[in-house]
Amino acid sequence: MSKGTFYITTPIYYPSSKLHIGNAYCTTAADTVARFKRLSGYDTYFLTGTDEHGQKIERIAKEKGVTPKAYVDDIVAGIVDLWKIMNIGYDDFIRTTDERHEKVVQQIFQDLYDRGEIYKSSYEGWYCTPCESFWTELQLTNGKCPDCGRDVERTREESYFLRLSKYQDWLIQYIEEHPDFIQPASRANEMLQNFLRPGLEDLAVTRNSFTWGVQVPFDPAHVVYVWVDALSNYITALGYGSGDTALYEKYWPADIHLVGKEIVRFHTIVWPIMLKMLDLPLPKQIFGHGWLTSNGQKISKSLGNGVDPVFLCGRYGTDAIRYFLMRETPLGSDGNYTHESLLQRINSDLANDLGNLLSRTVAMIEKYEGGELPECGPLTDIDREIVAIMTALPGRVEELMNRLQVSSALQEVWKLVSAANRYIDQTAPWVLGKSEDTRPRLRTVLYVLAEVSRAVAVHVGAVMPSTPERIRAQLGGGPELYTWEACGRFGVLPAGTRVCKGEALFPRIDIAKELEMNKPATPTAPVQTAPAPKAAAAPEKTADALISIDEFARVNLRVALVTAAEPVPKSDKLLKLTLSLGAEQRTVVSGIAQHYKPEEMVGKKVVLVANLQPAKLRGILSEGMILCASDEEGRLTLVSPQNDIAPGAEVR
RNA sequence: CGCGGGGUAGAGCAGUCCGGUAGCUCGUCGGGCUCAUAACCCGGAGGUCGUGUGGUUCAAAUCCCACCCCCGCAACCA
Repeated sequence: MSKGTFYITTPIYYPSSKLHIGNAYCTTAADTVARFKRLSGYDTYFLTGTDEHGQKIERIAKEKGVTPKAYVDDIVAGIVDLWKIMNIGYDDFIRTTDERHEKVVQQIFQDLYDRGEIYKSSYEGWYCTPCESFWTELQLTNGKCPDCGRDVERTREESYFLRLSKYQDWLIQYIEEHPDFIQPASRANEMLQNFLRPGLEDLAVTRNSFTWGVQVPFDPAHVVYVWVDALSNYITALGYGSGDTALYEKYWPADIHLVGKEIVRFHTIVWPIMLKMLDLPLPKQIFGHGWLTSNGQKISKSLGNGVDPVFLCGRYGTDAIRYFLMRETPLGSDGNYTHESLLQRINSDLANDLGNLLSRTVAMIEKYEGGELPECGPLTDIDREIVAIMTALPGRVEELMNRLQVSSALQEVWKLVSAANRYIDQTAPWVLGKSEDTRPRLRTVLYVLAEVSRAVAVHVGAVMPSTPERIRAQLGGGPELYTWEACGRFGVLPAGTRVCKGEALFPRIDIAKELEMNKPATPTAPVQTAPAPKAAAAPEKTADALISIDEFARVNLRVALVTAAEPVPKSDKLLKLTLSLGAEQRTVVSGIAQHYKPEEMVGKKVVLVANLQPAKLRGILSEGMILCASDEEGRLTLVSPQNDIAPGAEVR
């Protein structure tokens, strides 16, 4: 007897490199909600996948000398493995390179074109021939290509456009009339203020500067813009536009698209308008979750501060990691990840409160009742109090979970855990066990504790999928006693049930030791995508692996004299430095403007990474990097030679 | 005046919409207990709620005004 259907999605991830804990966070949240809905009686469908097209993938694959498909196949295999490790129970995994997807994207595109919602036009702009890139006036820096700094040519590029502007007023009204459509509500304001009210521009939805994408059916020189391609996954995965639309009929519109706050914009503007154009129903809710940050910075691939979820799950257990992710921060806001807070959380909530509760409950039933669950006698006030908390719990938790307040829901469950620990103290079973007169009372207390433990087991299952089963292994009773329906009822476990003390559910961690041990080995996810010598580029990071002397030798470090320094216009972090290496001159852009004034830089000798791949920063080509040390507060200090030495000298 | 988020106990946060005893977790200090994973339970200390001894009010963390500071994004980590 199903309460109805429930369809939830994660974003589809861009497989440009390995995923990190931030991606795992989002997927874990979606999985938790999906598991909860399934548990509480909904016919649930949970979709995740990968977004595999685009210029960036094409380029990386080319650099590696493999086809784009071969490249993404490899990464995707890793993602699928990660989800297995994290116990993500998705119903389908869609890849935008699946034939089922590509075919339907073409249909959708054709359909939009036939309806007159896509039109061909061109826009004028600037083309950089070496980069094969097209730039708008605004994107140019000092009139040059922002990528390489070279001259650009005025050109017209033809493209197909989606008539977003036509639906702007409709969308504003829709959002205003449906306050739940965008959650948290502050995100709705953001969209209205930043994008909708100022006015939407039609969106260029094709590209012809690269080929790794879905071909436009009626104009093969173009590929479909990656967002139009990606967003469609939510319906193509259900078989929309295919021979079999059963899933689509059943589950669309989605109940929740769970997305990171950085892509709320595409999901709340482009996607609804696309659907409106196609006369399809809109998803009921877009929920923009916050980011997991590490020392205040977003955890991301490019920062190299990613924390490897595979390592964490292996070391502390998948359920513990999932618990931390869901408990530490409300879904809508940013959460700070530190190794210490993770261990703290595991110890206090899982080991001390929950694990220990089960341990003492089971131990006492073994000690006083020979491991057989006793009969429950008449309840006293104190019993009724805790039983009342237990029976009220499912309702409270369901209400919070329906609003995606996973963290609050867990807090609610932990109120019962705490109440149980307090209950043990107040009833003092070890005293009751001393005299025959108080034996019946002891039995009732033990029975109440077993029932409470059973209820807790069921309630943590959505967040920690393997924990209910582990509790049941100790507490006893058949799985049918651990259902959602049974967990709010008292008196379900039959007297005589065998309990069996086992391993500690969540062993306590020696935090000081653990932090010490993992200091040098903290697995900042090994990012092997960047060709640049990363290890030397990040002196503030403790090396995660030893490198050979040969690898070090690849980094060419030189002493350089700062001959000129000026602030970069319209920038508050960057200085443009002119360096002398003796014979050679270099321009380097450095993000030190908040720590050094231009005039104090001139005449300083610094250490330059001389063979770093050049890159442009605010339009200026930076040919290397100077070394700085930074402390925890982010204060920088230049690394300089102690004694006078000629510019150009090699550093080793 | 570009947009947004934030400033509440040593740390991390809730409370602000709808004014009425300032709360939670961790830490810390003291006590209790011995069923339990040195876990559990009780109590204490610790806060001018960013500033203006600004406005409204019997009453302001909460509403209004002005200002200061921090963090994101835009457009800046090489």
